[in-house]
Amino acid sequence: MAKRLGLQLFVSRLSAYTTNEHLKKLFSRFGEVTEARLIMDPKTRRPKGFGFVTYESEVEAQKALKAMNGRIVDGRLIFVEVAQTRKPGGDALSR
DNA sequence: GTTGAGCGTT
Repeated sequence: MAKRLGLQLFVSRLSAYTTNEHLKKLFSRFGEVTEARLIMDPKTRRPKGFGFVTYESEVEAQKALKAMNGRIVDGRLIFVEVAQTRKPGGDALSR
Protein backbone atom coordinates (compact mmCIF):
# COMPACT_ATOMS: atom_id res chain seq x y z
CA MET A 1 0.00 0.00 0.00
CA ALA A 2 2.99 2.18 0.16
CA LYS A 3 2.17 3.99 -3.00
CA ARG A 4 4.38 6.84 -4.09
CA LEU A 5 2.14 9.83 -4.33
CA GLY A 6 4.76 12.17 -5.70
CA LEU A 7 4.06 15.50 -4.11
CA GLN A 8 4.83 18.60 -6.06
CA LEU A 9 6.56 21.57 -4.50
CA PHE A 10 6.32 25.14 -5.65
CA VAL A 11 9.55 27.10 -5.34
CA SER A 12 9.66 30.84 -5.95
CA ARG A 13 11.88 33.88 -5.55
CA LEU A 14 14.80 31.94 -6.93
CA SER A 15 17.99 33.67 -7.93
CA ALA A 16 18.58 34.33 -11.62
CA TYR A 17 21.42 31.84 -11.72
CA THR A 18 19.74 28.89 -10.09
CA THR A 19 19.26 26.11 -12.64
CA ASN A 20 17.00 23.09 -12.70
CA GLU A 21 19.77 20.68 -11.81
CA HIS A 22 21.01 22.99 -9.10
CA LEU A 23 17.51 23.08 -7.72
CA LYS A 24 17.27 19.33 -7.93
CA LYS A 25 20.58 19.00 -6.15
CA LEU A 26 19.46 21.27 -3.36
CA PHE A 27 16.20 19.42 -2.85
CA SER A 28 17.68 15.99 -3.51
CA ARG A 29 19.50 16.12 -0.20
CA PHE A 30 16.19 16.03 1.66
CA GLY A 31 14.61 13.29 -0.43
CA GLU A 32 14.36 11.70 -3.85
CA VAL A 33 13.41 14.28 -6.41
CA THR A 34 11.54 12.73 -9.30
CA GLU A 35 11.30 15.91 -11.30
CA ALA A 36 12.75 19.38 -11.01
CA ARG A 37 11.27 21.97 -13.33
CA LEU A 38 12.20 25.62 -13.62
CA ILE A 39 9.83 27.89 -15.48
CA MET A 40 11.44 30.20 -18.02
CA ASP A 41 10.13 32.83 -20.34
CA PRO A 42 11.14 32.18 -24.00
CA LYS A 43 10.17 35.72 -24.91
CA THR A 44 12.42 37.57 -22.52
CA ARG A 45 15.09 34.83 -22.33
CA ARG A 46 14.76 35.20 -18.62
CA PRO A 47 13.63 32.73 -15.96
CA LYS A 48 10.34 33.58 -14.37
CA GLY A 49 12.00 33.14 -11.03
CA PHE A 50 10.01 30.16 -9.86
CA GLY A 51 9.88 26.42 -10.40
CA PHE A 52 8.45 23.11 -9.31
CA VAL A 53 9.99 20.09 -7.63
CA THR A 54 8.35 16.66 -7.60
CA TYR A 55 9.17 14.21 -4.84
CA GLU A 56 8.65 10.49 -4.74
CA SER A 57 7.64 10.73 -1.12
CA GLU A 58 5.26 13.35 0.16
CA VAL A 59 6.84 13.10 3.60
CA GLU A 60 10.25 14.01 2.25
CA ALA A 61 8.64 16.72 0.21
CA GLN A 62 7.21 18.35 3.29
CA LYS A 63 10.50 17.97 5.11
CA ALA A 64 12.28 19.69 2.27
CA LEU A 65 9.56 22.31 2.18
CA LYS A 66 10.13 23.33 5.78
CA ALA A 67 13.87 22.95 5.37
CA MET A 68 14.14 25.11 2.25
CA ASN A 69 11.34 27.57 2.88
CA GLY A 70 12.74 30.97 3.72
CA ARG A 71 16.26 29.68 3.14
CA ILE A 72 19.11 31.32 1.30
CA VAL A 73 19.85 29.68 -2.06
CA ASP A 74 22.49 31.02 -4.40
CA GLY A 75 22.59 34.14 -2.28
CA ARG A 76 18.86 34.73 -2.50
CA LEU A 77 16.04 33.99 -0.10
CA ILE A 78 13.47 31.60 -1.56
CA PHE A 79 9.94 30.53 -0.73
CA VAL A 80 8.70 26.95 -0.90
CA GLU A 81 5.07 25.80 -0.95
CA VAL A 82 2.98 22.84 -2.10
CA ALA A 83 1.99 23.11 -5.76
CA GLN A 84 -1.58 24.07 -6.52
CA THR A 85 -2.23 24.15 -10.24
CA ARG A 86 -1.48 21.93 -13.21
CA LYS A 87 -1.61 18.68 -11.25
CA PRO A 88 -3.19 17.58 -7.99
CA GLY A 89 -0.77 16.69 -5.26
CA GLY A 90 -1.46 18.88 -2.26
CA ASP A 91 -4.51 16.88 -1.27
CA ALA A 92 -2.41 14.65 0.96
CA LEU A 93 -1.91 17.58 3.29
CA SER A 94 -5.25 19.24 2.70
CA ARG A 95 -7.34 16.18 3.38
C1' DG B 1 24.65 38.75 -14.35
C1' DT B 2 19.20 42.83 -11.44
C1' DT B 3 14.10 42.76 -9.12
C1' DG B 4 9.39 41.06 -7.63
C1' DA B 5 5.13 38.07 -6.57
C1' DG B 6 4.33 34.40 -7.88
C1' DC B 7 1.56 28.12 -9.52
C1' DG B 8 4.64 25.70 -15.07
C1' DT B 9 6.27 23.97 -21.53
C1' DT B 10 6.58 19.09 -24.01
